[in-house]
Amino acid sequence: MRVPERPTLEGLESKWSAVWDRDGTYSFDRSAPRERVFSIDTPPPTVSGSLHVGHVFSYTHTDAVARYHRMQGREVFYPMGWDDNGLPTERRVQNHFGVRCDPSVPYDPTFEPPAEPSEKEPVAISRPNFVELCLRLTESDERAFEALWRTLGLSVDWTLTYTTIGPRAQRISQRSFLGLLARGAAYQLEAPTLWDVDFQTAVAQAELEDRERPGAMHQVRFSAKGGGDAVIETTRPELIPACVALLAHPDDERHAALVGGEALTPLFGTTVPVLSHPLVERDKGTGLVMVCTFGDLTDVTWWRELSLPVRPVLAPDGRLAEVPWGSPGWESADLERARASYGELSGRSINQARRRIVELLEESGDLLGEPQPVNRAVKFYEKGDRPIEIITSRQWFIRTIEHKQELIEAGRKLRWHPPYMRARYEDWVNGLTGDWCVSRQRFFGVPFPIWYPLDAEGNAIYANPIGAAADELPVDPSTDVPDGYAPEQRGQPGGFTADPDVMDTWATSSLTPQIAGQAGEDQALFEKVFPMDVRPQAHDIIRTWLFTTVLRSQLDEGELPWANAAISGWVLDPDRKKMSKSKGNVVTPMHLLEEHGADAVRYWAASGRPGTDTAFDSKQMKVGRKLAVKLLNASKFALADLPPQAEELAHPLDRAMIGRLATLVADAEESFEDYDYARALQRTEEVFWWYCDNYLELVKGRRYDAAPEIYGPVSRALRISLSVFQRLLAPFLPFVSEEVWSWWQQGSVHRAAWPLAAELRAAAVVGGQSELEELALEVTAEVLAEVRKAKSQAQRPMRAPVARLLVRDTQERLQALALGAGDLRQAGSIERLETEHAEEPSVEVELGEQG
RNA sequence: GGGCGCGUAGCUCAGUGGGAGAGCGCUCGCUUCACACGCGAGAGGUCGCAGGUUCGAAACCCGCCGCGCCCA
Repeated sequence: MRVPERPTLEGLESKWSAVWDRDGTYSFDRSAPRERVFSIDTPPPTVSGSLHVGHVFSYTHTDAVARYHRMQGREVFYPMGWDDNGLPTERRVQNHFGVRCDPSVPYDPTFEPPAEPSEKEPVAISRPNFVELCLRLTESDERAFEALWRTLGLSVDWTLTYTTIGPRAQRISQRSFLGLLARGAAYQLEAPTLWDVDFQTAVAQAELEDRERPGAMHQVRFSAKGGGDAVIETTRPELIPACVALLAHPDDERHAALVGGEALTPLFGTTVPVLSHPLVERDKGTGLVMVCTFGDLTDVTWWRELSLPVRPVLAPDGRLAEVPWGSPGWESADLERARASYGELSGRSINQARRRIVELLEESGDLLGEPQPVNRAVKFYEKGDRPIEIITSRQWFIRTIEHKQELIEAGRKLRWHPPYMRARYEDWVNGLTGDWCVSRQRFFGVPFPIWYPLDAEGNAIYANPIGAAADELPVDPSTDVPDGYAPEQRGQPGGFTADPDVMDTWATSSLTPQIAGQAGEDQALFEKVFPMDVRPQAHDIIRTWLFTTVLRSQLDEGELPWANAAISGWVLDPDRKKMSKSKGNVVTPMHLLEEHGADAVRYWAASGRPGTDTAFDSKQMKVGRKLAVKLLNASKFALADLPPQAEELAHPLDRAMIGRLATLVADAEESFEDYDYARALQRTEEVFWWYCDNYLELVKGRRYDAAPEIYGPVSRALRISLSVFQRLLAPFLPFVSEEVWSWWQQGSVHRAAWPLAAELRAAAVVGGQSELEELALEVTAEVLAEVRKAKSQAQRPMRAPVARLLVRDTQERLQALALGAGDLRQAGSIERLETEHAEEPSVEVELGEQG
C-alpha cells in the first residue's frame, strides 16, 4: 500500500492515459465469445469543424456506459471514427491550398499545391489529387482530436480507428452500392431534384431546413382564353415563363367557370390549362395558383399527379437559362413578345430576374396593386446560403418509400433511450415523400463505382451502367478504367465515360457499423460485433444518420444494425439557447479540461440525463472537482496506515453501511443497464457524501483503536466500502479512480469487476439482525446530527465536549441506538449519554464548559 | 397546423399515488487528528394556471398558458 502524503489531481490525465495506452487497458479482445462482446457504433465526429463542448458532453455519456460494461466483464468494442468525407472538408481544402477539383483533369502523381494559395484563381486539379490534399489536411486534425479524446479519458481502442474517406470505407460503400444496384434497390433517374445553386449539387430531403425569409406576394393577371381575367397570387413571378398550369380547389365556386378552360401567361403568351386539385388552399389569396416547373415541392406533386409538361427555365447555377421560344413546348401566342420579355430575364440570377419581371409586369399592367410583403418559410440546404431550387437532373436513388412499413417496424424493435425519441424517427419515416437521392455533384466523397458505355456518337448509354469488379474496389472511375476497355477509350465514341458523381456523405456514414466492424473485409470480426449493442448519437440527426443506418442495414443485412439507440441532448448556453458557435469556440474543450480537470468536466457531462439538453455550467464542473478531491482524501484516510483486517465484519454500523452499499450497487447497475448513467452517478454520489460525512466520522475512534478486535473488523469494512466506491465512480471519474485504486490494488480499476450486490448483501447480514442494524445506523446518524446542530447553534467547535446527551425515543429506536452508542459518543465527544423512553422523539444536548 | 419534451427553492436539477428534496448561491459558525479544494448549521417553495379521478395528486386524466426542439 502506497498512499501519497498530499494526494492531488494534477497531472493524472497524462500519467494514466500513458499507462492505459502502454498496457492496452481498453484493447478489444476479439477472441471473446459473441455473447460477451459489447459493441458501440461510435459517431465519427466531423474533423473539419472543431470539437466543441457538445462533443465532450455526449462522448462522455457513451464512455461511462462503455466503462460500466467493461467492468461487467464484457469485451467492449469501442472504435473511434473520423468523418472527413464531405463538403466541409472540401471547402477547407479549396481555401487552404488554393485549388479546385475538376474531375476531367488527369491525375498528376507529382502534384504539389501552389506555394502561395490564391482563393481567387484556384488551380484545377484531378479528383485523386484533390482527395490526397483532403487526406493531408484531415490527418493533422485527427491527431488533435485524438489528443483531446485521450485527455478526456475516452476508453476507445485506438487500433480500431477508421475514417469515412479511407480505402476501407470507400470499399465497403462501393461494395454495398453495387449490391443494391444488382438487387434493384438502387436506381438512376432523371427527375426533379432538390438542388443547391451555389454548390451546384443535388441534396436530399433530410438535408433541408426551413428558414423564415421576407418575400412579397404578387397579384398577377393571366387572361382566360374565353375572355376575362384569371388572377393568381405568387411569391415567385420570375417563374411565370415556366408556368405549365393554373389551379383552383375543386370546391371553389369562384373559379368554377375557369376550370377546364385555358389561360394565356402574361408577357409570354403561353397557353396553359386551368385545372383543379385538392391541395390548393382556397383561403389563400385569390384561390388561384400557378404551377411552375418547379417553384417548390408542391409544384412537383401537381406536375406528377396532373401529368403536366416540363418547361424548365432555371440553369444549375441558379440563373435563368436560354430558352428556345417557338420550339415544341415553347409555343407562344406572341413569339416576338415572348422572346423580347424573356431576353430581359435570361442570364440573370433568380433575384435579379424577379426584380426585372416585376417591372415588366407593371409596364404591361398585368401586376395588380402593390406587392404585399410576407414572411414565409423557405427551404434551404442546411449548409447553403440561397434557397433550394428544384431542377431536373439525373441522379442515383436508393429505394426507401416502398420500405416505409418495414422501417417503422424496425424502429419499434429498437430500444430507444429515452423511449420517446422513437416518435421523431417514426414521424420522419411517415413524412418521407421520395426515395433517397444519394448522388452529389461534388468531389471529396466516395465515387460511384460506375462507368457508362458511349455510343457511336459519343453519348453515354445510362441504361447500361458498367459496375466495377468486386476485387478492384475501391475505384475512382475518373482515373480507373473498367474491365474490357483501354484507358485511351475514355470519352471516345464507342468507349466509356465515368459517372462523375460522389455519394452523399450519409450514404457512407450510414454504413458505420459495417465500416467499424469491417464487413466483408474481416468477416469473423464483423460477426463478433454486428448487430452492435448500441448506437449513441444526438437527437438532431435521427432523421439522417440514425434513419439511413437503419435503412442500409435493413437492405444489406436484413436486420437492425443495433439493439439500442442512446440519444443524447445538446449543450445549451446558460441562457437556454443552443450553444452558439462563437461561444463554443471561446470555451474550447482543451481549455475546459485544463482549467477544471477531465474528471470534473466528465462529472458535469454525466449529470446530463439521456436525451435532455443541458446548460453549460462551470459550477457543476467545480462540484465534480470537489467530488474527485473527496475521493482522494477519503481514500487517503481509509487506506493510509490501515491496520490489518479481520476475517469478518463485527460491528452493527459497519454491517448496516455495507447493506446500504449493496442497495446502491444494485441501483447503479439497474440504471446503467438502462443507459441511465446520470442516475447511476447521482445515486453513487449521494451515498458517497453520506458515507464521508457520517460513517467515516462515526468509525474514526475504532479505526485508530489499539486493539486488533476493534480495528480489525473496521479495517475490513473500510476496505470493502472504499473498493466499492472507487469502482462505482470509475466510469465517471476514470483518472482519480485509477489513482486511488493504484495505491492498494493490482491492475486497472477499469478492468476490475463491477461490485456484486449479492456478495455485499451477504456480508451485511452475517449478524442476522440486519433490520435492527439498519435502524441503528439511521438513528445514530440522526442523533449525531442533533449534536452537531446544538454545537453549531452555540457557535462551538464540533469537537466541543457534550457534558450530557439525553435522547428520548421509542423503545425500538433506543434499542437500535444502543448498537451505535460507542461510535456516537466518540464522534460527538459525548461524556454522558442517557436515554429515556418516549413516543415523541427529542434530543437534549448539554454542552460542556467553554475553554 | 401536427408531433415530442419541458415548466418543482435565486440558479442547475432529482423526485410517477401517502413525509416537498439535492447541489450551487446566500446567511451564520467552526484551524476538526483524510480533506479550508474542508466541516457543521440556517433561511428560502401556493411543485405554471384551472378543472377532474382518488380517502389522498408535484406525480394520473382533460383543458389552458409559457418555453424549447422536430416536422409540415
